[in-house]
Amino acid sequence: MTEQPGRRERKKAATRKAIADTALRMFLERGYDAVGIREIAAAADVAITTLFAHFPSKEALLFDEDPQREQRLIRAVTDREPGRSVPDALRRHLHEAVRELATPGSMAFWQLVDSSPALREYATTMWLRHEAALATALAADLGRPEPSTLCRAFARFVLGVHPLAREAADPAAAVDEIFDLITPGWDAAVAAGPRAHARVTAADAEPAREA
Amino acid sequence: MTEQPGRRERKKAATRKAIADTALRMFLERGYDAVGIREIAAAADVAITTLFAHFPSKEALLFDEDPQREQRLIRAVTDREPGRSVPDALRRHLHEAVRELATPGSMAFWQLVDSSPALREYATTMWLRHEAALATALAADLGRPEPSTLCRAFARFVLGVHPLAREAADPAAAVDEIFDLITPGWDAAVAAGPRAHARVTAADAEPAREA
DNA sequence: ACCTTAACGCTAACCGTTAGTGTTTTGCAA
DNA sequence: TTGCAAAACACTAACGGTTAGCGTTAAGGT
Repeated sequence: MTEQPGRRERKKAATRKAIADTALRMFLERGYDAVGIREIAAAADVAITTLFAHFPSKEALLFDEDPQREQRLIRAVTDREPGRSVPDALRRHLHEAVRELATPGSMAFWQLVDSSPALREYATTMWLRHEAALATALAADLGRPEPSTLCRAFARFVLGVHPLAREAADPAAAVDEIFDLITPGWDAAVAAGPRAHARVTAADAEPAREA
Repeated sequence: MTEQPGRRERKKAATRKAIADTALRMFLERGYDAVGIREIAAAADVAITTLFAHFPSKEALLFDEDPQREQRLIRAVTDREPGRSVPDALRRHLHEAVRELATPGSMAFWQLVDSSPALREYATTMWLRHEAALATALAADLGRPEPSTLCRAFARFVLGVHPLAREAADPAAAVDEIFDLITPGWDAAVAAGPRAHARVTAADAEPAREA
């Protein structure tokens, strides 16, 4: 019970870690685009196919910790302390995530990411993979079996907070700023209940509404 | 003055159009992934290098009309009729854009896009290229020289509306739903003025705020 | 009629990625 | 212990998108 993964899995994990560490070191030394897959495989002393058996793509060599990220994100919603609203729980979660950006290792990492436009875009899009999961959690919290457009949109916007905050001068303030942007609309929609937004809908039928 | 671009540019445009048309036809006939660049070049009777001289990537063969898209987007903000708010102007613009989805040619096109996950992601990310331009326009509308985090976030969210609405059962209703989500926060932030959001900022310092 | 420029083409290669195929190692059970 | 199935690993070869290098042709301006 005290975690005995067996020699096989230990070796597998060791190989995986060796590949990831080698790749990260080479990327930091020479830049992401300047290091090829073949070089990494050679430096880690594995075959290219082995490398791709552990990591589905070159980018995955850098962005590795995904599996638990989604879990923590969803739990930020489901396991929030009673009395706290969903947006506030997510705001807290994002504050924690953004706080890690100040870590020295993290700073070198993100500096590397920012050095390549392709990596930057990957880092931005990466988060959207959890959209479906977060949207489902949001819908479940509202007692609906399937995520509505509202849930999907809110989920996508929340997942866009981290990349946006990272580019800001003051990431923590940016998190608050963005949550202040999307929270009122969410609260209003939730308070109005499902399909109650139709009243406000006729915006494109009549000319101007407000200044 | 009646547009005489010269034979050279006419030929260039013809070549470009021939490539794009050939590519679209082949994609529609056989699917995006089943058609290779070399085949397209051969069918259009040009060299591969010529193809890449006109289009920077394979995806660009499909998503071609970008240059004027950004212009129309920005003008939706700058040239809006007086008395209309920025979110409402953008809401209108998105309604127009989404209305085109019902066009028969458009439906075949988007069905093709949805057939390949890589294309779907490209179509989603594509819009974000206009984020900087839209954010700058938003900032200018507020009388600020540089886009704040608020403008950047709002721009990114607006650019996410189209892909989100496209996936919804009722795209027009989805546009309204999403704009109802982000509009209240924007109005509040604009009403409060720059850097006035700090009052609401201490969310992660104290335990719970509201239900 | 020249001369510059740009479009176009060819070859050859690079890079990420995958299929196919085989070999070794490990875990498990008879 | 032996035997067996699965999984990790490796090797070769290739595919598809993309680019560099270098040459050729046609167009525009003077």
